[in-house]
Amino acid sequence: MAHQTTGTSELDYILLCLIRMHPDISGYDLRSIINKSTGFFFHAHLSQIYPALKRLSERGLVEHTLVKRESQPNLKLYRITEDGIDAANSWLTQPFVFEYTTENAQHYFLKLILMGHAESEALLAYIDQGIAAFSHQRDLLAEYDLQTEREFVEGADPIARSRYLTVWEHEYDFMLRELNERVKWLERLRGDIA
Amino acid sequence: MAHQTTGTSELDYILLCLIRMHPDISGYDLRSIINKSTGFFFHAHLSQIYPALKRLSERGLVEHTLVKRESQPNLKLYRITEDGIDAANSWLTQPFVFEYTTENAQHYFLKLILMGHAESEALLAYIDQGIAAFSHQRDLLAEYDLQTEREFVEGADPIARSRYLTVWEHEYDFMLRELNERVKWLERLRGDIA
DNA sequence: GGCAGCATGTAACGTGTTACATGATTTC
DNA sequence: GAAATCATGTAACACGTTACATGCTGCC
Repeated sequence: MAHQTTGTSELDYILLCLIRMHPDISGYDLRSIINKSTGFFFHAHLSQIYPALKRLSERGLVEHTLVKRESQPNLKLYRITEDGIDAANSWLTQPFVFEYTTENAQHYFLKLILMGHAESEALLAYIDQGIAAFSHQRDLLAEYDLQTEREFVEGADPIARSRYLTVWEHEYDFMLRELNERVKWLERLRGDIA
Repeated sequence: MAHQTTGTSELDYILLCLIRMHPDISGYDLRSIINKSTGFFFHAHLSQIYPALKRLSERGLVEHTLVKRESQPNLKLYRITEDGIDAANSWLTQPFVFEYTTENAQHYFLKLILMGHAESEALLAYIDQGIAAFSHQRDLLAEYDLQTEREFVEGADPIARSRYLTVWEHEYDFMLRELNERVKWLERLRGDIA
């Protein structure tokens, strides 16, 4: 069954959650809110959004009302359907796969900011998963010693070598501290929600 | 001249910098070091690395020696050429374009950890650009009030609405604090290099 | 005997970006 | 009068991921 297609892109679910938050929204306005508000974590082009809305419509997860306007393109205002709510909930409660990269962490926090409509228990479970994963990651990193990196530049000229290591050691400190801050942040957030 | 190709992908320059750090390295080992050491910021598949090395060879920026082995694929050990050093330096000193997304910030820090071979002044200039950009971003964010977000969920049911806002306010605090930490971090790093 | 790692690659596919196409309204 | 914003979309291209292809070595 070579090359099977999943058809479940992340963008589709992000749009679905945003349409749920704010019914009767156009594709154009969805891009604005994405680029403004989730802007730190995520951004999308209109050329991605329009086909995504088409896919969601074909799957029956959203529907739109057409606002006819003269000498301008018609407005399409989208709202979520019952099936869409089920699909959104099932996406939100699907267990998150942690991978220990900053990119993956961004996805975790992006999903977190879309979780307001989920059940309380689902949200708390999601946060608990995050606390477990990020504190584990922090503990692993705390044991790390940059030995691989030191060896990697062993043959390089001493001035360059020392500059590489200075930057890397600083970066290492920052990542460790940031991970620790994120864990504490998740714990505070959990307290404020429960 | 519709659809012009640049041919200057970031991966090519990352590989170029790594080969410069550690001469006589194979494609396979390049992936290992990328996934281990730059792993937080960046990762690459072998199926991207092999074509990238081919491109670099064709442009004369790297060359390889063939280590013949029986009943196993031959090893290709890459090293940087004089032209490669020029290309790497010119990439490293090209002014960084800031965009105020976490993704863009990752690129900034990735380039920073590859800068050990650059001139001292170039490295300090790069750090200064970062300090200016991130503190500006921090100041902009400090003035932000989540008004757009509050309005966006005005129509949603009150329980969901309050959960969205709680998460978003926490996230906002974290981002502001993190930006501030990064600026202080860059200032400390600058002090330790100069 | 199976699975992970070493070592090279190509082909297909999915996702994201830039360019093209159209055209009115508002702001500088 | 030029540029940005509103509003929809398609086409081409660049980049990233998964699958395919091959085959030896070392470990459990």
